[in-house]
Amino acid sequence: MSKATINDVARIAGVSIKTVSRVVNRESGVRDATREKVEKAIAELNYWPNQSARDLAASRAHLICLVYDDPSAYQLPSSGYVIRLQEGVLRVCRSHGYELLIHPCNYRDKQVGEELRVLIQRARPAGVVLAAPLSNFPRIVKAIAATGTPFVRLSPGQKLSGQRVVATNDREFAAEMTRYLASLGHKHIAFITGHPKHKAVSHRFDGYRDGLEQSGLPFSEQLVVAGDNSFGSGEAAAMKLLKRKRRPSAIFAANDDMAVAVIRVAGRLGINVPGQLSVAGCDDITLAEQIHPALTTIRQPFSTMAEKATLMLVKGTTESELPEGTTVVPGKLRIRESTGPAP
Amino acid sequence: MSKATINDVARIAGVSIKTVSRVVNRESGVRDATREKVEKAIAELNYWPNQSARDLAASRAHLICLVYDDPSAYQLPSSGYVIRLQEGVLRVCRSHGYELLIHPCNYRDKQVGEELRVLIQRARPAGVVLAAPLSNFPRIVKAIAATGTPFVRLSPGQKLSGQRVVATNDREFAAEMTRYLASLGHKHIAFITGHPKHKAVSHRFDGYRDGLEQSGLPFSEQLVVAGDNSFGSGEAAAMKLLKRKRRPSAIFAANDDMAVAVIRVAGRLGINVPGQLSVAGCDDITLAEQIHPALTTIRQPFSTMAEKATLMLVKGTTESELPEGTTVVPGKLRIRESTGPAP
DNA sequence: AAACTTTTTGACAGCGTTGTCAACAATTCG
DNA sequence: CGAATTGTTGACAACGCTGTCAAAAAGTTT
Repeated sequence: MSKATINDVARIAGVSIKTVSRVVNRESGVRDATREKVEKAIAELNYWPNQSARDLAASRAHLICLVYDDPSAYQLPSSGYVIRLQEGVLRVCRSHGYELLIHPCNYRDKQVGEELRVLIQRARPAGVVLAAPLSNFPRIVKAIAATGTPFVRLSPGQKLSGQRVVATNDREFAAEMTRYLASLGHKHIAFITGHPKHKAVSHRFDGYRDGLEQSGLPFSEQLVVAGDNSFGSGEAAAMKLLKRKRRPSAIFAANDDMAVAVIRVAGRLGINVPGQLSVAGCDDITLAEQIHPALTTIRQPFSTMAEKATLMLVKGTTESELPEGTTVVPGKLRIRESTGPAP
Repeated sequence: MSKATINDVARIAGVSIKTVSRVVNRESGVRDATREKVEKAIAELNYWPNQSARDLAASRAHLICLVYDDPSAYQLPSSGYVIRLQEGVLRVCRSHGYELLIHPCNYRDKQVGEELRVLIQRARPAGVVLAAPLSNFPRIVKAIAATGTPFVRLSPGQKLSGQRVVATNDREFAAEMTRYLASLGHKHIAFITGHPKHKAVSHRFDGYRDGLEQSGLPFSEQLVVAGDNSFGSGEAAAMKLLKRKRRPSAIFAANDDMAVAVIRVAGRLGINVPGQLSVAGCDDITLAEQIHPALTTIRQPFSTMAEKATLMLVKGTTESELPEGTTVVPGKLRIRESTGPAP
């Protein structure tokens, strides 16, 4: 285990510790010859700066904090979401010398604001990435904003001015999916809405309407059923839609959990997917590819979004200059087996 | 945002900073009256110690590092595993004032030893939790051991002396599952083995043999097919077993991915599960509960294992006194729909 | 009450780095 | 060539805390 300090390097290289510090931090104003001497000494001693010391001296930690809704708190099968977020943040952390501190929390807990305040005060991260649906709660956003630590919100429903946001184009891709279904010849495309608190998901409903209009299809209240993002609500909605005398030939659900539920219900009712019914979802959860028929959906760029957000928080990137505003990362249509020509 | 330092607290409380430090660190030898004064001042100023400073002064970081195989590197559907590990470590971190630093890595990468050395040198964590299957690779274990940082291995195949290990009772629970299947009247219980490099999984084969013996059933090479933990290998193994003239009435797979594959293949072949074939797995992945019929399996105590391991690394616990040895956390049989009486 | 022991407290020196600012060296200009 | 300018380097004081060790206070014993 290396115990070399900056002093050792300075001694070996025959320069002052400050010069070593400059080289390590890639500051300008060091003569090439000097830089080389120092780099040689660093390599020789296998020196690596002590993070605690630099953080103390610079009064900032080389840490990015990712805050998300704890999936284990509700047995959600959405761990894929968390993993993808972590991936994105990690990519940037790795390349910029930051570490990732993860903090799942439960938004139902009244203490969560306080909890985050304490977290930030303790860890003093360089920035916080706040994932949806947490990014929708004013209580939580305010708590973080109050600490003065830079933060970026992921897919919040409403954009507050003066804050940085990375979002996806929910409305546009929902329209795209709707147009795709229409292009298959479907005339009766039903929609299962998401949880009203989850704003990004509700934008998809607007997109659905856009898509209908763009395809010259009429909108009908009859074809819309409310869901709340859960598998159970998807089942209930599917029952409602599929037991009708004149059932829709396609069902577009605001998220994959509900879409999977629709496929399950269709199976129980003996309705063939995609032969008699096309089903589409949103998110591209892991399960989407594993079920049969594999679900047509929209891959959310979670990992890329997290990456962009982290770049905004990391020192020395062009992204970190952005004072505020929204960056949009587009979702991607994934056509699989659950959709087909209208019967 | 609080900017109070230990000096402020000391001034307000009318004591020295060292006494404040003692109170904050719960050291003994502080009079109750003094402690109260200090606590009052701390509350009043909303003081929280600066982690970088205490880590620097104490030359140890309040950080636990969780190192695991990067599921995204192979599109494994095993993100549930990672999430559960994180949960366990986080529980202990939260309660003991540590933070969790996650480090997924790819064991196929030759550089991984070096990568971990750098990570540890940079972050200087209080300890490292090394998850399976990484915990099986001597190259990786050695790299971590060389840094001198305390670490605990999770479910390694072989136990090295002088190291701390938290494992589950793979052999015992595999025997239990086998006995359970036997108790349902199955006489021909097939087994699909796991990846030979994944030692913990191979112990399950021994357990299978134990279980047969304990149930008075003969062991037959005919009933054993090799798999490698992947869904694909499970499909291949299932085909081999189910196309036989005299096919087994139960198939026990060394992991859930393969068990799910068996169910899928049975479905394609028109074999009813559990009516004509019972299928059991190991691990209790998220998917196990989501498929139909829901998979009978053994829930691995990943979260509890990670918790125990972390406790060994955290200062001030009885667990951290353990110099070496293995702690066993038992798995739990989850009987669902994929197993039933022998036809 | 003196002498000792034990408990509680504080002074002070680091921990390994960065920021500030002044000093020095090299380069350019009149 | 000296002066002015620009580029490079180093001395030193933080940063906020913990460890060491000695001093002070409190408790015990004779």
